Amino acid sequence: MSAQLANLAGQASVNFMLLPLPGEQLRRVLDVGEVVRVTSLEPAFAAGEPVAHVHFPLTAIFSLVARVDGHKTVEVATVGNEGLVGLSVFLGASTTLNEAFCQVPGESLRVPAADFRRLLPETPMLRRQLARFTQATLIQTAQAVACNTAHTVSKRAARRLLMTQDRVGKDTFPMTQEFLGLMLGVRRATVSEAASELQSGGLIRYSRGVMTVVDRRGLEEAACSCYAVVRAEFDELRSL
Amino acid sequence: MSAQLANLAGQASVNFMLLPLPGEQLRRVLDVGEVVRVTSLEPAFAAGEPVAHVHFPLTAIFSLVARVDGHKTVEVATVGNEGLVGLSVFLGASTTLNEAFCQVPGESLRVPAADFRRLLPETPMLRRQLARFTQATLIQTAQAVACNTAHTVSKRAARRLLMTQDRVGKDTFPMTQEFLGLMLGVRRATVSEAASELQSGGLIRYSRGVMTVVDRRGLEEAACSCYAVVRAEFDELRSL
DNA sequence: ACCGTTATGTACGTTAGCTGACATAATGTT
DNA sequence: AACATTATGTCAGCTAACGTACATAACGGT
Repeated sequence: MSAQLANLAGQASVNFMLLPLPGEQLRRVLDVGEVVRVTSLEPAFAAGEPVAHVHFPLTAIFSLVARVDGHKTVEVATVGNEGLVGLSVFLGASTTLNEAFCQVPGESLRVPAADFRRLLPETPMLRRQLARFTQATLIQTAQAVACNTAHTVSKRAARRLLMTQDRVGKDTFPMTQEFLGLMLGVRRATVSEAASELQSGGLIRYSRGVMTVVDRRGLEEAACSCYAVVRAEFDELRSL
Repeated sequence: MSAQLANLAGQASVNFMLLPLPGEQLRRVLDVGEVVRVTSLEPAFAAGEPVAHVHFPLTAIFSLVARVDGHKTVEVATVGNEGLVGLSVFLGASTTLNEAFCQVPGESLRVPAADFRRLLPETPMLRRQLARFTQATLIQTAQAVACNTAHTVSKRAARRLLMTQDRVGKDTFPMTQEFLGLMLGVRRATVSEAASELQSGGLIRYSRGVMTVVDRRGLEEAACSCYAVVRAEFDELRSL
């Protein structure tokens, strides 16, 4: 396993969609995939365009955003090594209305969409995993509908930071207020107020695009309940 | 086709997930399904509980809502005869975090979850259709995230009315301000202001739970662009 | 004809987040 | 050392929607 998914630096890394695959099925995926390094804000695909590749993130983290009225963006899902970027290909569509881009740079197993489509009929276990991931994504997105409608920016910001921390696995990671604003669908100035509130409460520390979670427990309390709901669903997914 | 799906009143009605099935596969679905009449606000299933049945709506319309903080609700998807209520069963989960209940009473083909699971491996065309519907639902929900974050209640109300009208196929249908408030995640009083604005503009007419779309074109202009985006996706789904 | 129930209208004070604008501070570049 | 660039802080005025509360109106049953 670790050998097959060794990343560019030679470190073992894992994607949970591929983890339970029998060796034969895993080999088929790896045969057509390529481990690539994705850089910050690099798009995986653009809205409306045919999807050229799907991504199984290894250390990279992607954001799926919806854009309204041409400019305003809101994140609809975050995808790390627990899932796949490009579900629409799995679901039989050739295009997608969401944009996906890299939130935290890192490595990702990139598979051409055509190869991926060809490979699906031969990999039942992968289909099963992806179906469960689709369900988790639906729940994540559904919760975001309610969360964005009901909760304050401060609570949502706390939740969003926890989501990223879960996926990077470290307490320090790249995050600017500008980016957080794009994710939450609010102005950067509003993020500034929410963030400095969290900072003065001793929950986080940040400077020029580097975010550190200081008091994880406290941040969980500052976040809305949506965090725990979605987290539970993804914990279950990872444990399958 | 019309014979197999004749509803309780003997009228032909159709569910687009079943429409393209070859006779053999359709028969298997109908063998285990039962056409039932669902009444207003009747739940298809509750959050967190095992899903006992899935529904292929015929003339009924269902709402999927997310609940936060125990009371506040927001709609995450509307499902009429273009889809299935109970996607989580299709996706391999036994429970769901969303609640689903009947928005517009009517008839629905109800299939026990266990039978549905058993039937899936034998009905590839149904799986294909449901995968496409899953994609459309993801897009609908993703758009709702952005819409609820970015748009005014008035525009969202207009959009929501159009969505229901599309599914009932008539310009008059049941809709109270209370219900609309639950869907939009806002107070009833806020809906009252938005609705009377739309009414005085000559776009709709309503009284005691009966809504009539008077100026369809005008209502489309009053709605946010999210309507057209989601509508296009579902038009494509129906035409497959 | 009456009355309880349900649907809708409205109003006042409050607040979160917006628009728009500008200020400060840290970093990299030359 | 000077400067451009990028990240962050802040402020004054505005608006949509909120919480709360109460009023009106239409319908259904007895």
